[in-house]
Amino acid sequence: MKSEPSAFSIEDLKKAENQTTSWDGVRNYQARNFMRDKMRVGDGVLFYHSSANPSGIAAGCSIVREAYPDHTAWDPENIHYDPKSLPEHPIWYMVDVKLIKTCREIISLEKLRKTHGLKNMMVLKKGSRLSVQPVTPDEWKIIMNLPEWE
DNA sequence: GCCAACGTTGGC
DNA sequence: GCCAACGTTGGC
Repeated sequence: MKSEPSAFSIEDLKKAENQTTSWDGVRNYQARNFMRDKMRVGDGVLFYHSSANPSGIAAGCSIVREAYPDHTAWDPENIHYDPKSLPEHPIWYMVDVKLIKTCREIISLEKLRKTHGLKNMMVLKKGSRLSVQPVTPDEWKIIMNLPEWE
């Protein structure tokens, strides 16, 4: 799951209550479908800093609540307001994510590109903009064995 | 349903 | 700030 650290960073997650946050603001159907159809309580999540210096994986998290309507879509004051989504017919969903472990050092995009076995990882593909992307069990295993974790 | 125009993402 | 690679919108 990608976030620009200027909007929400690993430091923000560390400070959050129960080190848990609702992943609101997703306004892309494919990303929504991943959250709604694939993410289950206990699933692992890689917290990725995008448009950062460097961009890369900042933490490992876990799903603690499955998809439920994203109420920020109903708030005209909210930057993610979407008048097409109504409380009686929600379009957008969010999940709750809890911090499990942090990286001593960001696992940078460059490092991911150099790591054997990750060649096909979606986030490494050109033009891969989706803010919620699947990670295969093999990719997960390789990443969890990198030395950057605490 | 097609597709041009437009908006967004995100690495660089 | 640039711009490639998308996704969305809306006229037809």
